Amino acid sequence: MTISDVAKLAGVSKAAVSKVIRNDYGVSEAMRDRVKRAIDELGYRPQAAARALRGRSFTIGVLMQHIGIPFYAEIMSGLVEQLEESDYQAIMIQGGTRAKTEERAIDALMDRQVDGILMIAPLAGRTQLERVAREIPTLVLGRHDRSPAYDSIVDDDRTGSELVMEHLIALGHRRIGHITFHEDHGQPADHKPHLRAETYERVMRDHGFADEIAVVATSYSEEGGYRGAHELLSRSPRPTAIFAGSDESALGVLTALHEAGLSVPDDVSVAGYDNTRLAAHPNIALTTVNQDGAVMGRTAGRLLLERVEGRAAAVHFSVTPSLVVRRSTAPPGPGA
Amino acid sequence: MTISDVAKLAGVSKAAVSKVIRNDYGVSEAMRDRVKRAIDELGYRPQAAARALRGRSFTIGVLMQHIGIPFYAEIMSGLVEQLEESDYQAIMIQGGTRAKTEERAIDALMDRQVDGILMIAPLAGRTQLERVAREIPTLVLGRHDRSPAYDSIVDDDRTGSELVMEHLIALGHRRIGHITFHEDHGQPADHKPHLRAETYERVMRDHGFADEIAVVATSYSEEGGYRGAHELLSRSPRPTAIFAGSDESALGVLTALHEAGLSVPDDVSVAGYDNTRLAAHPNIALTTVNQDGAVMGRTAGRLLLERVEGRAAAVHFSVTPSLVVRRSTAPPGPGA
DNA sequence: ATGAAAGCGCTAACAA
DNA sequence: TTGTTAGCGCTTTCAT
Repeated sequence: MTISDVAKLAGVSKAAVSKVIRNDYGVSEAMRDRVKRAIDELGYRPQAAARALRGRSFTIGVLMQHIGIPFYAEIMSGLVEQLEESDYQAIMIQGGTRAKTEERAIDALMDRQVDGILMIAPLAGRTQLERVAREIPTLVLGRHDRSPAYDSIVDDDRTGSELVMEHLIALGHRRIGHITFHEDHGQPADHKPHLRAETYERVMRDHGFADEIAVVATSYSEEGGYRGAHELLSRSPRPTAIFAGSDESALGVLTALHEAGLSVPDDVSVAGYDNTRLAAHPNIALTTVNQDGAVMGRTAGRLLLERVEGRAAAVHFSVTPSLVVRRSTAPPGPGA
Repeated sequence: MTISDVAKLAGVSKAAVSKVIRNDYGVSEAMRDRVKRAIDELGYRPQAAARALRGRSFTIGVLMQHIGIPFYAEIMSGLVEQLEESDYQAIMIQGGTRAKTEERAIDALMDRQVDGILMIAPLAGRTQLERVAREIPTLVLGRHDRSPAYDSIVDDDRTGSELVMEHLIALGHRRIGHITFHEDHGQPADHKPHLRAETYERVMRDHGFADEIAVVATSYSEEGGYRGAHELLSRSPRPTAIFAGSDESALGVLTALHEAGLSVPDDVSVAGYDNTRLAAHPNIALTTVNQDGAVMGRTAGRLLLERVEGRAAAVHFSVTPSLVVRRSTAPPGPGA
């Protein structure tokens, strides 16, 4: 089943069929109709490989360390939604957690002649990324180091953290603790999620609460939040609110509070970051920051298609997060 | 950068280079060396599209409804591990939750000439799957309906459920409740996770506890477990153990027990199914059934490569699960 | 507006 | 063992 079969059935040339498929100009209405009918009748679908050999593969490659991360699923749903209206298809590939395996995955995408690459939080250094970007339209998501060679999308952690802090302060909190992570925790240096901790401190200072600043550096995992909360609660007086740097760690905070016999939000308010699925669960009801992965994914799709269409200048996009207030935050209780 | 460049640099023919790349026979040591040196010097990599046009694309396509499901990530890591030693690469594509979008995703894989397809819990009916399998080596994972047209891998829910039940009974439990899901909960009819409920009932009968059978049908979600537990606890006398059909629902059970002021495992033992990441968390420590997605993934890779190499007869694989005992199960307490 | 023909990068059949 | 050559299915000039 090839383009020749369609041409034969429609009684036209292969070139004509090709034009119809690609919505190229220079085909009469009658021609278009006949060809389309033939295509439908045969159930013909062009082979991507043959098309790729002459130009486009109509494929967008997405690189991620692993599937299984809920936030990535959101990004993908946005991307797929955006690409749905085009002729492009997204394929995903796992890069793993080592530079070596990631490189292999990137090569695999290039071998397959993808028309664009979306790299979600890649490990590769800027030089490497630029090498890829020279060959293929590239968009890097979640890295705060820009390059004129590729587009980028970042979440605006500064704004997100401000939203949390202003919310807590407006509720009347002053003694607000924060849980961040150690430098050497497997995150590339330029991921800079430290922006959250930085912003926490700045907002505290701006409001004249410099003396109340209490930061614990563990990790963004549930267990890190658990340990961090333990340390914060051991201080006297204990904080009336805890801003955990991620939802995962906020879950650990909730566990620690529960074990300590403290209730949320009456004794301590808790806020997270990321708006993961569990945060929305009625039994958790965590106030958090929504990064809107779907918007990021849609934007990524749009920017990549623009690149494929010829845009050369780099675009850097910052997605503004929003605050999702749930039951885990409230004014400080009388006991605090 | 093509095969011609390599041939020119090495001073040999394209065919010779091609043979070296494919480890074909009929090349002298000297020839192989010269060609390999040229390949390295140029950093040449063959284009998958061109290869696909003449035969193989060296690509295995994986279809899944969504990424973001931890169990799928495990399957993928097994698959990737298996394919690592071969020249094949796995690419993933999302089929979504509607038959329409899934079909489009399958078509996309076929358009891209993948050499094999792994379908994880597809929505498509058997007829459709067989249509695909006629064109491309196909393996269906997680569906209990077999076909001579494609290979399949299923988890052995019967054995897994028996492991849970025998464990609870060995601990001394008699009043064991079970939470399953409603038929019409979005699962294809032939997914048959009802095997878990069926096995629960059978084991209860086999041990002479037919009178104690207590099944609630809600859903396999956290919220379903929560509601299910509420209903089971309202019975008198209440069960001393609850076997939830999934870890997700077991989490809901834990919440319900906690709210009811009952402790786990002193008042009630709880067991789940799937061994998700949260089940392993020290704060949860849920006894559950490990399906070993990695083994499934590795097996899938092996079977697909066999098919690609020419095997025609269908193979059906059942992966035996294992019990993971954690702190959520213990002998019934004195109060029970 | 339509079609003929060249060629994308590779593999495979055949010759040498 | 090595090289020549004819395509794979499509797109893209370039004639007509």
